[in-house]
Amino acid sequence: MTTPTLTKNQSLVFDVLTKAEAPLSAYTILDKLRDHGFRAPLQVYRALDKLLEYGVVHRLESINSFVACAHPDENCHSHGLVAFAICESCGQVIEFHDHEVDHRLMDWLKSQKFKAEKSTIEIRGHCASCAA
Amino acid sequence: MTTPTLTKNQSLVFDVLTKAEAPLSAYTILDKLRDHGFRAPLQVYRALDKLLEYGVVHRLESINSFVACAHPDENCHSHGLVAFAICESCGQVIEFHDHEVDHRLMDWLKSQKFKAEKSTIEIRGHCASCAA
DNA sequence: TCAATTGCGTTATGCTATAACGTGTGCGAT
DNA sequence: ATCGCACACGTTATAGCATAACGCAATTGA
Repeated sequence: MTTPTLTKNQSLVFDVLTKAEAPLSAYTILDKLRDHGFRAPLQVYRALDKLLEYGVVHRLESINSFVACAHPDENCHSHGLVAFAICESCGQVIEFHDHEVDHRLMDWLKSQKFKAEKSTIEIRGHCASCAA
Repeated sequence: MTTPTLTKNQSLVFDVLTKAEAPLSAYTILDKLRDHGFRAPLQVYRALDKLLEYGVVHRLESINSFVACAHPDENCHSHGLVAFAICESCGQVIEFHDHEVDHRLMDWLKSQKFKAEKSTIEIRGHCASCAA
């Protein structure tokens, strides 16, 4: 359950995301890595697929972007649901885990006999600094 | 706060969504409406924008698709958060409102001084019928 | 050694969404 | 009445996001 050693491309992509202050789109990542030899979107997407699989990166569906996990040490996949608050001004993301919400949603899904596999909880709005 | 009369294009798009058994992408809607004179994506997107604004249609961010609201009578915007369970086999969507989850998330956002504006809660997996 | 797996690079393509322009129509204010 | 405004609409073009399909190279393990 530990994260495998990252390949060169995976490391490059992960570094870019780690240093970024906000989520990045795949194409933005591509641009930032052109100097390192990246030429095509697929190089980014393939690295992202693995990083997502390892749980060290999250995909933000509502803004088609990617962000490094806030707790790289622990394995995010073991946390159950993850929620994100995304600031539409500065782009910053706050990651959040809550067992209450988790249980409540899971109970409901169970009552519907729905077998959950992936979840997306994203709140867009304005963070403390940006909410003028 | 009542829904205005729909224009021709808005009605056409809304009808297609209402009759569909699963969420549709904007381009799928476009194809279904070519016989009614639709020729360009914008005709669909513009209608969708309004329908979303009126709260009679939801956008599913995780699958880039749109679905008619499950409670066309009430105004969905007044329900607070909405959650969706999306079956990856048959495409069917179950819409869900829960005040518990709502409050819990809102409390957390408040504690972060985050001003929420739009929310997305989507669970992908397999529905009762499809979970073999 | 051979086969299977995995990562990689490249080209091409498809899907999703919006920009920018112009037209027509209804409607209230002067 | 007509002017101005707001709004829906139609069209063309383009931007932005994601994957298909091909082939090569390195690694591993039977």
